[in-house]
Amino acid sequence: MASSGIEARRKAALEVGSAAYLDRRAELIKAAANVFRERGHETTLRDVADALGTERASLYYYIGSREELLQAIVSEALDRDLAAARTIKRSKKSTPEKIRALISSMVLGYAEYYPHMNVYIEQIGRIARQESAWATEVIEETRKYEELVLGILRQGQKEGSLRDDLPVNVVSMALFGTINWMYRWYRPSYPETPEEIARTMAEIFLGGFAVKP
Amino acid sequence: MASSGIEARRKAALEVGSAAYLDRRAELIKAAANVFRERGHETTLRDVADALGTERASLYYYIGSREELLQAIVSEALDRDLAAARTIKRSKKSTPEKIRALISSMVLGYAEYYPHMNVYIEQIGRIARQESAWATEVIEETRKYEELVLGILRQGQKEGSLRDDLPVNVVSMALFGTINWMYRWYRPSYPETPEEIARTMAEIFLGGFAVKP
DNA sequence: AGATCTTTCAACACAGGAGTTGACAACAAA
DNA sequence: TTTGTTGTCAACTCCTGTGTTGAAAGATCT
Repeated sequence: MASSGIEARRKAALEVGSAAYLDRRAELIKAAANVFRERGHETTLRDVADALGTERASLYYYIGSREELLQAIVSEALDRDLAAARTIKRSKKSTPEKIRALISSMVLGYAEYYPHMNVYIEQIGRIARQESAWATEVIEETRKYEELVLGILRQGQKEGSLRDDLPVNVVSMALFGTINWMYRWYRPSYPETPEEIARTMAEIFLGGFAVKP
Repeated sequence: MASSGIEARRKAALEVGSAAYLDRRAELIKAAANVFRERGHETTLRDVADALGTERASLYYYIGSREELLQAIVSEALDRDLAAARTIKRSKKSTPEKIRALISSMVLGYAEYYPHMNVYIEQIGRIARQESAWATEVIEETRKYEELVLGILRQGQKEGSLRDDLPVNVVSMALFGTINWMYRWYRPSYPETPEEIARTMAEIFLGGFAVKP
């Protein structure tokens, strides 16, 4: 076999899937997530290589393209998020409790999956403009997620545990905004713990910030 | 004078400031704002020129660089936003009423300054990574804005009109998130009016979404 | 009409980033 | 020791986007 043809060699290595190879690959993705989080979409593969202390060309032994790298990061974040939400939907809690659990799950997931989640939120707008099969699927999944939350809110209105004098589509956007905006300010070093952040958001969303008369 | 040296000629035209020139320049910025809103940071000057039905090189008669164009868009949005907030702070309303007014002002400003605001929010993260004098100032202004809101919230806690069992820094981020997230979903064609959106957000933030016992 | 200013544009130079090639060192296996 | 495999890298090619040049049409004034 030729010594080069890096693409073929990458695919072969991925096929075989030795632990060492996969570990290194995962390490690369994680490092890349951090760099992307820091530098945003202007990040170059040179930045990523530098962060890993390696050469730009070496990256191609593990990933096919810059875009593929971004996809790996985003997919990890999305999968995790969706799985958590589905579990909650199926649970037997009351609607307000479901919302509380949902907020908790999203905020904690955010903190745990910190750089990935950040990149996901920051990239999703750009992804929506693409038309690759992958992009279409990510958008579809995101839409499903929103639909799921909307379903919970409607259910609450129907059964009378949530106010029905407010348009549910706007309310759901307000909820997503509260949480997703974290990508702008949350850092692992933030003074409040993720638990405290989740509690605060749930309290406001469900009970409001004004003192009750 | 040489027929070229477009930079000098641009500066001269800007200096003289004929209405026709400034109008055309403003038109360019507005069109650019729309394109940037649509295509995000990947927008090329070619896209902008196409939207205007002109040639890429012609743009340089009105703006010095792509970055300068972006700055013009962002500055317009920021100036307007800050002015509105200051007026409210000085007003004589009660704290909860101030918050209601603030939310209203932000949401309505958002709708009115639609593409500019969108670009501002989308670019601010990138701007924060730059170190030009201009970038530093924008970040500083943004910080002041946040400080202003924080001040209102603290005042409310002190006087007892707002709950003081929640960390005010997280609360303020939740509030900003609710509103700023609009850049992801608000379009002029959105079914609910800006007034209705503002009312909904204020109701939730102040009173909560759960039905009172 | 002739001179002059305003606005546009085709063509170019330049820079930087993505992805590829072909080899090479290190280590393992035979 | 020879052979093969794994991971790395210097040196390309190719492409795309920015900003500049020099000139040429249109508009305006005299």
